[in-house]
Amino acid sequence: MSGRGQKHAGPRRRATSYDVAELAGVSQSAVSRVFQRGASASKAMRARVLEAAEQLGYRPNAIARGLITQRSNMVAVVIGRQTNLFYPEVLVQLTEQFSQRDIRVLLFTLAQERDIDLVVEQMLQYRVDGILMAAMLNQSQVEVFRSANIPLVLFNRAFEGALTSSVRCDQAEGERWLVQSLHAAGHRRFAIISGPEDSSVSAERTQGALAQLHDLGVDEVTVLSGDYSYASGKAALHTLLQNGARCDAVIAANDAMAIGCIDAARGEFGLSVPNELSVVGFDGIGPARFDAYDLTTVRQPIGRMTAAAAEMLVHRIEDPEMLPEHRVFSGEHVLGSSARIQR
Amino acid sequence: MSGRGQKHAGPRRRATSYDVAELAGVSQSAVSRVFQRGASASKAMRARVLEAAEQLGYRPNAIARGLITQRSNMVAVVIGRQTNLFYPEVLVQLTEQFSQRDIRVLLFTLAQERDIDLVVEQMLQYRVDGILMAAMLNQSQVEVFRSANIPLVLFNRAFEGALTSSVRCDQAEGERWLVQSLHAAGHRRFAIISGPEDSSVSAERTQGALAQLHDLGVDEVTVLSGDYSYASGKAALHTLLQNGARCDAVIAANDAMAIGCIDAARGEFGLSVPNELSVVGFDGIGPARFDAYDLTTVRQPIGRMTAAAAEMLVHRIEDPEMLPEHRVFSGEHVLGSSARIQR
DNA sequence: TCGCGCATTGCATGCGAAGTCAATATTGCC
DNA sequence: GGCAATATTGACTTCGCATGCAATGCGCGA
Repeated sequence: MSGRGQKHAGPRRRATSYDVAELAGVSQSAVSRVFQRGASASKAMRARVLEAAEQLGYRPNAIARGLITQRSNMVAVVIGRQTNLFYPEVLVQLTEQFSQRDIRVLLFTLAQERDIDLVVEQMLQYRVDGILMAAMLNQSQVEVFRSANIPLVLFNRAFEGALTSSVRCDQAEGERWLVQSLHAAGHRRFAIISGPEDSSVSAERTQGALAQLHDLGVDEVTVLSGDYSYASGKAALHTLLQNGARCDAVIAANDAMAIGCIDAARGEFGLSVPNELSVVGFDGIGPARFDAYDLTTVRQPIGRMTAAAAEMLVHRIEDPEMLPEHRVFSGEHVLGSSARIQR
Repeated sequence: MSGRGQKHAGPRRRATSYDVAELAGVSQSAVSRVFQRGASASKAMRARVLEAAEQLGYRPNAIARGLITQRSNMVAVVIGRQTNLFYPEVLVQLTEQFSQRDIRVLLFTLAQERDIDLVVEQMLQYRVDGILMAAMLNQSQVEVFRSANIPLVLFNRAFEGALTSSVRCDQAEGERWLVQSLHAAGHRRFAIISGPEDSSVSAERTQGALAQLHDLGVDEVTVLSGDYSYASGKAALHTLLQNGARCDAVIAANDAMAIGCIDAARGEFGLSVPNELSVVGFDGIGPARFDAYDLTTVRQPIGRMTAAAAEMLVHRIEDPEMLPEHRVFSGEHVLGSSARIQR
């Protein structure tokens, strides 16, 4: 008969602090205090309230709490849609980091680059306490957060203005090491396979590699571009060698493309890696360690990076006065057998 | 002087609907209505309000809205910490699915199996509108959600009671196809490498393979267990062949382990895959298509699965009366060259 | 021109918890 | 035992928005 039919048992309405207060014969304030950290409540009271709460299946309403405290205890984590096995792992680790600090993660992914404005809007509407951004952001968007006083930490991208905090891996340093090692081992004819045009990480890596090559006196370098995917790595190598270019070392902007290069070199051109061609990548993703590739690469220390990012964001949430800070981590040098480099 | 020092410019307090109302010379209700879907407001009013809102940088407070409407417009997505490249992709796609439906995702990961209770507590406190669970759940936890009237959709795990909706890939069917194909191609000595004990997916796959083998008259099968990781696949094959067991087909519970098997077979034992040993996996992850492996596997149709999951959850949120529903998808049969199977 | 119906708009209230302040209970101390 | 100091407790307000209801304005037919 009831209009709002209720098939299963169970209360229609969730218990509130008033319900608990009534059952326990105390005031709502008392219930509230029992469910807070530093509030004062006698043992007797606490016991009565907890029992009543248990009986009613009461849980504090985090939404209501957020309204009054002006703290949602949620942070937004934004990741771009990368054809990259790297970010998923970052995401999981970040979530664990925040979870340990009793903070919830509101996840946003960007299917399209232009979705960023919609996402910004949502983050503002949900009053997240802070934002961890692992995607492109432009100056005006940064400004929106600044004027809304929402702490922002950038992951693997720095901003000229240095107005915001960031955590990143030193892409250039890693590339310099790779180039230096290859050069020392006698490689002279280099090719670089960059990532997507709009990837700042790819730009830093490519720049780093070119700079080091230049320092070593190598200025004739073929640069091809891919999109971070395995397939694009294969395609790039195909293009490279098809043109009859001579090349003894390929520097891919990430591991996935490096792996694609190796497969193309072996499969399409019958080249022996690393004897006839050395291939290096960047990131240190799982498949880089597969025996078939055993990639020489630079592993981003994501454990430390995610921990640092979470810590910085939490600090800035707790102390809005804190000045922006930049933390740069060196990548771990992984010497695999995909490149002819003496140890 | 001010205690709450404010280094940067910008209003301390975010603009509220009252602020906008005042500036626009209308009532707060009017502002509220302008920012809703089906509310009535004249063009003139709408224009004035929107202009005032723009000027103040006003955004509706989703927290406050959630409090009054009893709808947070957030769903929880829970994933277990799998040594598995499969879930991250699922996560990203689910997020996009919900995002398209104007629903936010609150992400929870389980570092430890026992964290589930903490996570359940958080989901309840945040009043999520629904839950998408891609992790283990026991009967009592399901009961908590049911009694709180929170729609729940299980991802790749079904529940005996069938009290809740689920979306899954037909693991057994996929395994049956793999086994059938291998058998038809002449394989007779099978080994199975299962996943973690507590993985229901692994159990279904292993059961499915064993059942089909039994139907084909093959009852002597070696079963080893791994943990879904590449390393454990290698280790399992090592154990298998070290014991001098003869085997011509390995069925791994997922792709990562299958890849490990291939590397171990080739690297440690100098076997040719597939000529001397066939290896098959399950999932259809990216690396399965790397040329070095070209895995024969069953690809879970995650695009369709995530779309179905999001759709089902949204339906159940909008119509709590809806009965639980189960959607089972067949995996896509991927015939690679890691197994000696005629097309 | 009058009156009715519909589209707008404002007023007042409520969502659920936290925190202020004052009242009360408890404790310690001489 | 008496009093000040401290610890508990409750009444009431507040957070920002949505919504029921009443009031207003409008257009149009008779």
